[in-house]
Parts: sequence; C-alpha cells; structure tokens
Amino acid sequence: MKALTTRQREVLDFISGALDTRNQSPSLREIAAHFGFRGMKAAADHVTALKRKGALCGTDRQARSLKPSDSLASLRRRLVHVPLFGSISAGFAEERRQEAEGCVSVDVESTGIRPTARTFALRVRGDSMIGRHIVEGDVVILEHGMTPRPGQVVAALIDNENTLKTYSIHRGKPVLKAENPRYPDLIPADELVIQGVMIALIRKTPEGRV
Amino acid sequence: MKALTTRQREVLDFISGALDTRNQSPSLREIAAHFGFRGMKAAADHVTALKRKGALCGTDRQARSLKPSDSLASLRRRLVHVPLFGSISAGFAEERRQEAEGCVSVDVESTGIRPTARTFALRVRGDSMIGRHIVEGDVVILEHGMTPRPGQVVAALIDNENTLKTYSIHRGKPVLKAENPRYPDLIPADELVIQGVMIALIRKTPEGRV
DNA sequence: TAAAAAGCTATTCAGATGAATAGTAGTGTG
DNA sequence: CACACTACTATTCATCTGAATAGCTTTTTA
Repeated sequence: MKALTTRQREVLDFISGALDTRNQSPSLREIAAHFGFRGMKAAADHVTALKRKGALCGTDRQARSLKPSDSLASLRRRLVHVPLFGSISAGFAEERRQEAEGCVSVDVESTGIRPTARTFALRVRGDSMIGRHIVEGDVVILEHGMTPRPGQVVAALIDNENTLKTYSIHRGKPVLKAENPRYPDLIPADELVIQGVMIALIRKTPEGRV
Repeated sequence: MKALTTRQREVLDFISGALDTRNQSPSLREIAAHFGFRGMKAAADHVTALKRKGALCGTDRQARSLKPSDSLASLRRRLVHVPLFGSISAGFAEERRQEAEGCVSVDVESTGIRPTARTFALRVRGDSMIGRHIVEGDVVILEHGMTPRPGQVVAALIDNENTLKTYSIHRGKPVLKAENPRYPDLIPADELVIQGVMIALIRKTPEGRV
C-alpha cells in the first residue's frame, strides 16, 4: 500500500470512524460537509486517491459502500454476538434475549464457535472449577443442546442455579464432577438439566483487579 | 416487540445477514431482487411493517441505513478489533498489523478495554502462568505502553521471545515473577522490554480438546 | 361473515448519491 | 523549466434509492 498524505489519512480515519460508530459508510457529500468542502468533488478525489492507493474499497456507483481495505479488517473474521446471562433460571425460553444482561462478541475461528441461536454466555460465580483454571468473574460461552463428551465442561441446573461441572463417566454412568476438592463430587448427570457445553472462555481484567 | 410473520422474519434475516457478511444494509430493490418481487413496493412494505413492529430501524430517506433494532444488537457494545500475534519479535513497529496472524474482537465493557491502537493480543505458549490460571493456548489481550502495577500480568521480551510474567516489587525493585515453581523467578524488570500489560483473556475450547 | 392485515404488482416522483467535466492554486521532482 | 501530483471550487448528469399512490388476492382476526 502506497503512503498516504496527511489529508488522505484524515479522510480515511473519518470513514473508518463513521463505520465504527454508525456502522455505515458516509456519502461523499457527508465527507465534504465534515471537512467543510464547498463542493463534493474534493471528497470524491480523496476517495479515488485512497482507492488507487489500496487503502479503501467499495462498489462503484453504490451508495455508502466505502470500507477500508485495512489489513486488520481483512483479518477480521465473522463475528458472533452471544447473549450473556447472569444465570438462567428455567429451560430455554424463546425470548431469552430479553433477560440477557449483556452481549459478548467473539470472532469465529476454526475452533468451532458456530453462530448458532443456541449459543449463550454465562458469568462464572464461585471457584468450583478452579481445577480447570476457570475463576470467578470469567465469562464462559456455551452451546445448548450439544451432547457432552467426557471431560468437557458443562453448565447444569442444580437447585435452580447454574453450576459448572466437568462431565465424565463413572462406572458406566454419566456424572458431573466439580473441579475443586471443597465441592461435592459425582452428581448423577441424567437427573439434571444440562444447559450447555462450554466452547470458550473470556476473562476480563478490571482496571484495579490484581 | 410484536410477533413477526414468517415472511417478515425472512426479510429481517436477509437484512441482518447482509449486514453481517457485507457490513452494509441492502437497498429496497436489493431486497426485492433477493425475494424475486417484481416491484419494490413489496420490500418497502415489509420494511415498514418491521419498523412498525419495532424489529427494524433506520434513518428516513437515507440509503442503506436499515439495521435491526434487535435487543441483542442494542445490548451489543462498541467492539474493539485487536491484532493477534503468535509472538512479537522486535519493538513496536508501525506496520505490526502486517505480521498479525489473526484478529480478536471483544466488546468494550466498563472493565477498561479501550480501543487504543496499542492494544494487541498474544497466544500463550507454555504453562509459566499456570498459577494465575492462564494455560497454553489462551489468548491474552494486552495494552502496550501502560505502566504496570504490582500484581498485574505483563508480557516481556526475554531472549527474543515473549513471556508472560507477574510484575511485582521485591526489595523496592521491580521484578518479574513466573507463576510456576518450575520456572526461574525474579528477573529484574528494568533491564527488559515490557511489551504490554494484560487486560483480558480469551480461551477457546477446540472441538476435541478436553 | 365482515373487517383487517399480509403480501404482493405496477408505476411515478423527489431527493440522494456517485461520477464526470472544467478549472485554479500550490508543491514538489527530474 | 515542464510535468506530475495534491487539494480544492463550481456545476452538471445519470442513476440509485426511499417513499408514495392505486389496486389486487389471500390469509388472519374479530
């Protein structure tokens, strides 16, 4: 990519910014207005220059189709937006989105996070999974309706509360195991509702947290 | 939000899909073309109905401004796209984006992930930070140029390789501590290049991983 | 069963938009 | 110096686009 001039950089930043905040490309006239151009040819010229230098791409003659051909953007994978719950009380309701307390966005990778409607996230409470290096405050992403395999971490509804356990087989029977010696082990799995199987984890270190 | 008909759901899905894949709202004519409508009023009617039912929003008379007012979307926070490295060899180059092996996207939360240009991600190798529950394969998100505080996890360049350590103060001097008894401790921090301070962590459980 | 809503065809219109033409001033560069 | 490039003003044009009007059939609801 050829070097950009200061002005071209400014125009590119404005377009990227609009795309980030409004999720929509500005029109040539909006670019002109933002920079105080009296005509819009100036904006058009900058866009042409940016396209020529490979910094910008867009469909010809199509409104608001500009987007930076930024290498970071091209590396960007398809995103999944997953509803985040503090806890899930009942079974899977239709309108579970309503109860979500937030939203976690992860990019899909080969690892297997598929953008299913049954994917959700849960905030971890307690330290029952410390043996699997899952600590309080972590956000786990789970897939509902997946059949767990032994060794996988699952979220189960125990006493009307979500708990993370390791799914395993003991004496030929499926059981749920806590990964902390202080917690009771081996709960028969078939009597419980398994909410989901863990497919990913996100930990955010708050500013003051140590 | 009122219930949608099957057809309205289809139209909404098409718009969301276009937004996800092309990052751009379709025009009414594109919607019509996709569903094989002979006129474009049909598409306009569906859009009007979806807006009325609160499923869709957009600026009046503005091209390609449709976007689902989906509750999941409204919960969605501003995203940061962070370049992911396998390792960082030298100091911070300008064109570090070029070397990035991927891209991690996280949504900004109050925790402090600010969309700085100095934010980057690193894939964890080895188990030197097992004591902090950071395991092999995890992706840590770091901020370059931040002054670390004791107890925070930092990435340092040791022997031309990135290593995660805990930053702490020993006898009044800053030192780097490995969180695994099998690794050497207490490396004087001021002789090293600190690449960044950890602000978040992402763990993805591959399909077969246990 | 009657009314309302959904789901379309066909056409028209104003305004938004990208692109083009013509021209000016300044800045480098070989 | 001539030439290319940047960075604009000013204006015009074809097309894209959203919105509107008139009408039609089918499905849903009261």
